[in-house]
Amino acid sequence: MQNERGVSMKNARQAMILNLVNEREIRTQEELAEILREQGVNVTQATVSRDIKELRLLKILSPSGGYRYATSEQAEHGISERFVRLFTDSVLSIESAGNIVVIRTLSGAAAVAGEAIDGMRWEEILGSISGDNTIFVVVRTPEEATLVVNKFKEILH
Amino acid sequence: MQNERGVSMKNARQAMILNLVNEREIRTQEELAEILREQGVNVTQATVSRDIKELRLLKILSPSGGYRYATSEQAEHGISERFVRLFTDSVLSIESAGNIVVIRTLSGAAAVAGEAIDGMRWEEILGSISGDNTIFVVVRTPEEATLVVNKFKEILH
DNA sequence: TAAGATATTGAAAAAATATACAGAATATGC
DNA sequence: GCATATTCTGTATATTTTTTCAATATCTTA
Repeated sequence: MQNERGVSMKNARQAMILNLVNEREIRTQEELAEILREQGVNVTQATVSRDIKELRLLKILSPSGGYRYATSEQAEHGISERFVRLFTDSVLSIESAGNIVVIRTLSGAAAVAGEAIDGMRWEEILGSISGDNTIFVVVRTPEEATLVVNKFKEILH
Repeated sequence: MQNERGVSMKNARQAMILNLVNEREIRTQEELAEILREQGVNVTQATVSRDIKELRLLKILSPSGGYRYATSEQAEHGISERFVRLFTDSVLSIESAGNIVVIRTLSGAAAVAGEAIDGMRWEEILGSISGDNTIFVVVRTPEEATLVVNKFKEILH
């Protein structure tokens, strides 16, 4: 099925979907399908599911607490936020001693925060170990330790 | 429910989940719940759903074509890949003339590629318009146009 | 153009995920 | 400690998403 200019329905529809996801808060595939139908694109939820897969759209947690669809670019914005939230929520202090950065967290929160640190894959960080409320982050030199402390503190503002 | 060290079940479990999602290809919440149960953490899919929400894990398309869960850090890796794939798949040529970059694509692919370009939010780019198989990208100066052409070409290798 | 191959789609079903509710566990204030 | 408030969780269910299957539609190539 094509229109007179040789633009396939599928491509046009997927472009519309990208637009919609950018402009509005799309919560479900059915909602998206309905909007498309309102705009004259007759489509079912099943097709929308396939489009979302092809476009690699993501279902992310919106600030309002519910799920919504987003492009990976939109999601990227939120990525750093996760760290910030995690850190501001759980980290109590950050200091360095020698080539070790010591991070103290709320009881029980170290493991999750440590995972997040590992996930960041900062070049300076050789590795980290998390206990219950303490994380040791090993870097190469005391200078790097100071640097990393500052980087962490910047995240916390 | 707490263990003797005051580490809540929830935190420990969520740390395990982050680990698992990093280490293995977790395709469904039920699969994740089963692995946790194997490891002695008695948990249902419902709780895993809540954990995934709190941890802001994402369900992404894995290279193998199926869905899997991932941390946003893992997903980030894939983000640039989306552009590369999109571009290499659809872009035929990139040239500049004056302060306009002209990108030619396969028929019907311009709209989606144009969306992606808009999504990148490069500083140099004032705006873009997509037709069926052509995208005009407007930048400030001819010099910037050359620069942007090169940036695009780098993406394509 | 016609035959065969490929791609796209909807309907229905299956699978997966999110949540309402109620009870249990934990924390808090006295 | 006791009473109350809050958090956490499982069960059951509602909702949402994915996929199977069959029917078109589109593309390719002779």
